[in-house]
Amino acid sequence: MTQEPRYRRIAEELRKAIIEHAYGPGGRLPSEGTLAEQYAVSRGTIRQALMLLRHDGLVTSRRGTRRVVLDDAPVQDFAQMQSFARWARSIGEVPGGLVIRQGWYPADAEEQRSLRIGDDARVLRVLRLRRLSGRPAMLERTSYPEAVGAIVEPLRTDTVSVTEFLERGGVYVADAEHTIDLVRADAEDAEHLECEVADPLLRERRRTTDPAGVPLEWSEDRYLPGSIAFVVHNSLASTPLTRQHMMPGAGSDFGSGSGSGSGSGSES
Amino acid sequence: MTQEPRYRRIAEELRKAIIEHAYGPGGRLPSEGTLAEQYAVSRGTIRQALMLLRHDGLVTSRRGTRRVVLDDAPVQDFAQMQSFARWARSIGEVPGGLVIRQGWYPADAEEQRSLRIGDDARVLRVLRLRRLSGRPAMLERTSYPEAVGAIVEPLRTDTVSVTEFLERGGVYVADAEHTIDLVRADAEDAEHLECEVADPLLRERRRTTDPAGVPLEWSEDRYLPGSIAFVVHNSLASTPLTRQHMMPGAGSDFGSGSGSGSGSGSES
DNA sequence: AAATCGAAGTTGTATGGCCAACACCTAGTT
DNA sequence: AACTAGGTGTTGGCCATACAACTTCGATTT
Repeated sequence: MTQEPRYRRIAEELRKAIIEHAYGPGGRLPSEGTLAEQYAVSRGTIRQALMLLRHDGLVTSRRGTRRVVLDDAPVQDFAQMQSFARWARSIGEVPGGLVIRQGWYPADAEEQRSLRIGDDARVLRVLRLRRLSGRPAMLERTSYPEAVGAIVEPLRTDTVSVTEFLERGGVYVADAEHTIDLVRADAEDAEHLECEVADPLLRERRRTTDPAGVPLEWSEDRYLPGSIAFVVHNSLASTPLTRQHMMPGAGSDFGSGSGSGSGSGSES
Repeated sequence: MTQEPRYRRIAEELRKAIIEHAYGPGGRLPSEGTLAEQYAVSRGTIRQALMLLRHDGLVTSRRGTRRVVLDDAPVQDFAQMQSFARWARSIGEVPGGLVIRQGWYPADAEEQRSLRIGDDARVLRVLRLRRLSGRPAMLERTSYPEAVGAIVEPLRTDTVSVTEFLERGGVYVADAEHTIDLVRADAEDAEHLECEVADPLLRERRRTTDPAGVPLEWSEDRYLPGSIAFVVHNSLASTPLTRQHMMPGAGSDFGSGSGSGSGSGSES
């Protein structure tokens, strides 16, 4: 049983209190000293907890005055961004997942780079359709390196949450990098998402790594627009969001129509 | 002259060293103790500096082993995400900005909510076309509350960087929340971005606030696809990225074609 | 009435210390 | 050769303290 550290448990208690409007919105949190007494910990531990809330944009933090609760507080944790199934459940929808195609292939150039593996390595490519309460929502093309693929491969094709299974298998995700842009549906997208070829889709390319920085997963997800948006909070305290400039044609399938890119599952 | 705290200056030095590949990629940083000696500060100060780099995804951080430098290190700071002009210059493009229309209007419902102002308040709406080295790249519809608008209003219509001007005026941005999704170009978008009506565009809605949590700016930016992407890093240490579910029609202009939404500048 | 000053309260920066948890390597054992 | 145990190095968690920088508000002065 791994014990959660104190500052994280305190942060969760405070987060819950904020969400239940115990202080605000616009209200002020108790001072660090007061909270330290209440929880019987040192001020440093309280500060660690409050730092978490600050990074998520739940409270302000400035010298001289007590912290102010912000409204529109995003109410998700790392796990919910990591797992489609968990996210779906948190918004009251029923997540569905179905593997359309799956198999081992030699890693292509992009997979070698993204997963940081050699040119003789092979990857498990999985094409999955994700549903929200029955309706197609997202098509997911994921590549796993050898070690992770071995865990994922035997899963039933209708396994809803791969992430939760991997956790039980001892695979822990520590970091993720997401690149969000826009592409047009290729024939495969159109077929499974039940839209027209060349319809615009919201694309999220994602690489997740373990605590040591070793890549665990490389995925390209294509969302039907109109029902999903991505929300990012950044601040002086941490700047996780950046713009990226792309040379025309490089890395983007936009405008090419047929989708030459990066995909898994194009093979028979 | 406000002095930057020590841990920030150390973080910048380390960041620069990492970017110049002094350690890696894949290399290991010196231990906290070693760095503390080198910089003649305590271990706690070094830890604060390293925390910044960790949040930005430049290094790993796990118990028992020294920090590992990650590749694909994003190389931007808060200011560059905040300012189109600064970002453009950082990628070697020449930023252009032109105010197409500007004026004071009574705040509509969305502006009142986003800027947290009363229903009798007025806002300065600015419609701006942003260019990258001459080519249209983004159309920006921004609303400023009274106090900020008064500073922005007298600016020349071809002022390239509003953000940099606001800083000199004593307006400091501390937090920003971005919502990214997909919309179709309306007539106005098409005219200025030189695309067709109903062409898909990448939309970023953004609200920025000052250190006290007071909204400074509410903006809806529409990017021509194909040349830009948004990159987000999140981790167990901080989770700034979340998915958002939208009820069909609510908040999204997608599919409606004409663009009923939220915009400034629809008036003559 | 308005401006100035100062005290109290609060968060930010920095120091120093202690132990636990974990990774990594080595020497010894099996 | 493979496994085991232990020692060393390193980061995570937590504590206690001190002062600096800043906000806020009330009292005093102008």
